[in-house]
Amino acid sequence: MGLQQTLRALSDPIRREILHLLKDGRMAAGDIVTHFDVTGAAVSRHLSVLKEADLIRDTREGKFIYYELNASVLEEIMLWITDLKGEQHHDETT
Amino acid sequence: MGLQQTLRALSDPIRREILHLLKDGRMAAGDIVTHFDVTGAAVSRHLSVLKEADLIRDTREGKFIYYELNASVLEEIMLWITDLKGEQHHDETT
DNA sequence: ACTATATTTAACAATTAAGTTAAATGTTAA
DNA sequence: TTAACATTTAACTTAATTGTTAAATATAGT
Repeated sequence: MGLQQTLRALSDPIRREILHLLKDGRMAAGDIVTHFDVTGAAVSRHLSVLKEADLIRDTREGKFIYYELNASVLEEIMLWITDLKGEQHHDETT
Repeated sequence: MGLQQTLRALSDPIRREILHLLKDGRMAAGDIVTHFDVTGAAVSRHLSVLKEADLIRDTREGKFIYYELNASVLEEIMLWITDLKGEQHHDETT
């Protein structure tokens, strides 16, 4: 896990869109699939990438598997970015 | 350009490390190369990906080409993330 | 046990990405 | 103009990613 996996996961537009869909609540895999032009198998693999990056969590309920967002992982990216933007005052004549 | 290119560019560890190197000032391509275990050609391609994503800018000065960070593009990612984290209060009993 | 539904996993093809070496380009200085 | 240096671009190889279809797994209902 870590930043690497998170950024890789976010670098695909379908996966970002999936996260967007989960923004205001959980959703069953089948429902997610209907929002895209690719097969269920393709979406399923996207979901597994997101899950490995810990960006989503899944819960089985009967026939359905519900996915929900875990946005906390994104904090790491925020930190990385703010760190990068932090020391931009070059020529800091101490 | 846009979020897609930015995230793709960030999804490689060498490219992130390059940005990190440029954090406190510009650096010539050759200097950047010495920090990595890959060939100059490979680094050069990484630099061009970062440049296409507008994450860095280059200036030629004589024999050297200096690269500098352009962190402003990262704002878009910050916005995307905060948007995603924004509406997480599901069950908003209107 | 059989069937239908929901979802994932496997096997494969096509595309993209990342590395290498070698050639090309641009600049400086003799 | 030739040589040396800094860097990129081209050609190619290998590995990773993304998509497809078909098979597998899990659950529920009959």
